[in-house]
Amino acid sequence: MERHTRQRAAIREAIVAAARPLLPQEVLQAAQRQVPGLGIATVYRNLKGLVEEGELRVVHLPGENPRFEATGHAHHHHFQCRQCQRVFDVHACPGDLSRLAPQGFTVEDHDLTLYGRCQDCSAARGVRRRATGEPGSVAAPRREHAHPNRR
Amino acid sequence: MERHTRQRAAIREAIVAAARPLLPQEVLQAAQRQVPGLGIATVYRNLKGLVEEGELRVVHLPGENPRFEATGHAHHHHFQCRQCQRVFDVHACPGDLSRLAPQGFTVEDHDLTLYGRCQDCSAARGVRRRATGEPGSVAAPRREHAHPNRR
DNA sequence: ATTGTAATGAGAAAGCGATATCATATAGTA
DNA sequence: TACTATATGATATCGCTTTCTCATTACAAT
Repeated sequence: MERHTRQRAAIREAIVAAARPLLPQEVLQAAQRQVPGLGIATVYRNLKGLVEEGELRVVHLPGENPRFEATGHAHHHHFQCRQCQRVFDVHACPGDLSRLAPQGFTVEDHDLTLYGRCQDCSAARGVRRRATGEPGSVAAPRREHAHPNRR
Repeated sequence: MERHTRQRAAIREAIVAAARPLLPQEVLQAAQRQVPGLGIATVYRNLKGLVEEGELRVVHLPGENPRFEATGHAHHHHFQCRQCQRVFDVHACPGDLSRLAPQGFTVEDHDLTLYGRCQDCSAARGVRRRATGEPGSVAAPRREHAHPNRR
């Protein structure tokens, strides 16, 4: 990871522009608007590199594959829309939760995920996909079967 | 799932006795204390069946494979020990979190995971495994590589 | 413009959890 | 106790995400 390539720039910019955590597939589709021939292997390679360099961070949500978001944002949480499956940032936090843990347990951190309808899906009735070319408009494939990756 | 078998009973009882969400592998090891020859396929078959019958519920934690816990407990959250990787119940909840979501978003539910040291690991220094035969004493294998399923 | 080399793209392969297969064992009933 | 269908156990296989392989491309320094 030493050279500046169009692919690498497109991948980084796609995530920064989205301002929300993206799946590798979402990154691919978004970055392909800049570099049509972009391959999935390159996406994975660069995601890995950008995480190691500290530019990106991995976001794990329950039952979901890893997503990637730009670093530099303060402590925050996430919201997943149950209709379009997209994940959004929640720039708020319930605060200190150490009191919730049982006696003798030491709380160091916490993850919070909210579920419901995003703004777009609250407005529209039924299944809907945004007509814009916005990267986030692609709904993540839903895991119908118990199959992993589930993981 | 119509017959009562030793295997099925051992699987169900292992989870009920643990009183915390178990991975299929943890279920296998715990239930094998009752039925030594128990196979992993039988564990998966019965976990699936018990979930469908409503006896068990699937618990997803960020970046983790599905765990299984007995139903019948009220709304609660989970604590994962960063040392032994075990997951415990947290019978508390920060309450209504809908105010945290952005404008226009509808919050229907939430997941909260606390991270830190469990009671056992807070007391002991360094990596430690409990000497008892208690099923939970087996630390879940940590995902060293970025490989999937993960889950 | 030339050149050395890191990065890319396409497809194969890995890794791993979960499921399918099938011969055997056994619960439940007659 | 005998019978029959369901459940089990061992193992092969699947499904999916991620990584590897390698010929080709294209940065970037000269």
